[in-house]
Amino acid sequence: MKGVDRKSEILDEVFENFLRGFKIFKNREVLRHDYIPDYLPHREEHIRYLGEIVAPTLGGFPCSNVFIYGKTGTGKTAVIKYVLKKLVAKARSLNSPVRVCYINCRLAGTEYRILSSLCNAIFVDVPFTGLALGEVFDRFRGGLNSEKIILLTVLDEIDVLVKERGDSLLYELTRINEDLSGSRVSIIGISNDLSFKEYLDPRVLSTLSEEEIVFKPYNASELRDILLDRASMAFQEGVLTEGALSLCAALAAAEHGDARRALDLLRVAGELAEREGSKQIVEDHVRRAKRRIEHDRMIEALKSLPLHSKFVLLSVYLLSKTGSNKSVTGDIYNVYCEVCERLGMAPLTQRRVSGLINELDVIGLLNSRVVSLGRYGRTKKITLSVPKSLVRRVFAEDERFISIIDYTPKCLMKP
DNA sequence: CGTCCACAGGAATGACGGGCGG
DNA sequence: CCGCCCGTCATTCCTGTGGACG
Repeated sequence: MKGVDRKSEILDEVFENFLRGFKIFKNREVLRHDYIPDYLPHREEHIRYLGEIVAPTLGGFPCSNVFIYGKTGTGKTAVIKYVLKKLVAKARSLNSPVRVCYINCRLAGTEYRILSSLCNAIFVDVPFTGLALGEVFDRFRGGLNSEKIILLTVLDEIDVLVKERGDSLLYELTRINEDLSGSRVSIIGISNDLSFKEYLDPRVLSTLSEEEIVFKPYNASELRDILLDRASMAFQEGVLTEGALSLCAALAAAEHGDARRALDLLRVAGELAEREGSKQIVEDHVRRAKRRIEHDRMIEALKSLPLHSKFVLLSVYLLSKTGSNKSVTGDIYNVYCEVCERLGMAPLTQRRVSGLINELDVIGLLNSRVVSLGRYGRTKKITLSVPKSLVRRVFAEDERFISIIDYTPKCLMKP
């Protein structure tokens, strides 16, 4: 009973602290990545250029097709959505026949869903599933021919679509204008991957990339401006310290100039500060936010691993725990086989486990490098690149592994 | 200086499951 | 709804190799 009392006291304290405590946030929403601000620092050029490209649609003319490239967090999606928002508002007031359709190809997933989104944009109903692709396409074309429409199609993460499904849909879309009387379709493609052009049919490529825009990563001072702008909306006056702001910008600039990362850092730092009742966000909050984000990412990566990859990682953990410094492929495979046996699973072959080790290396959960021990062969030295305690915690949470988490591998018993 | 260990890692092939066209 | 095809994961078989040992 005493324990219960103490627990409720703890919670009382937490709640009281929160209610009485100082509020860091004014509006947390503006730090989410799906928020589109009214002002995009250091993207004025791109906005202007895109605006000039799409402007003819307001007069009922088609516009050039555009390709936009840039790494994640360089503002591509934000700029496009911003321009579309303004365009739609303007078109409505002018009563011009512009329709826009923004589609994220990775989220849509299949050609069918992309096409059905296009149909919805011109108010053509199609069932969720069941129709042949060609049928949907015909209805789409029919809808376009029934009245005059200038359809501006934005295909975000278009590289994913092409890599997974090929460029046939793009091919059809680029040629659809030939079969239309009054209506026109223009396409804006957005890609994270510059090399993705190689996957495209040259005819599609030349039609699509009438205009090209490259979004460069933000540098630290540009990130600083972005953060400053958002922070003024997100936080109460005077909450964010100069040092914390600069550190956020510097950390994100070091990591490919990703504005999304920078905003995440700022948001988590703010949450940490608020939670502990601090009146300001200081550099230490940012550092802890960085650790926190990385920590969460690692746990997520660990949890989502396929079963046998978990076994392999667990084997490396068990070996490292014994203190013996001999984490080479052969030993790991032996321990792995023991683990499998104790859990009643059939082990994979050494060849496959070797492949899994490489995959874990690529993800960054393991470190591996080939070494030659001369007479004693050529192998791979493998170490954990995440803290042991973290591995232990994640595995201890999974009931399948509790019986094995403190196991001492047999093959190490011998001297 | 050649040998030979203990694997690395490529290629071919098989098992399985899921989506697609008819 | 069914067969077909394709991608993924895994196995089998294989050739390649840096350097301590004798």
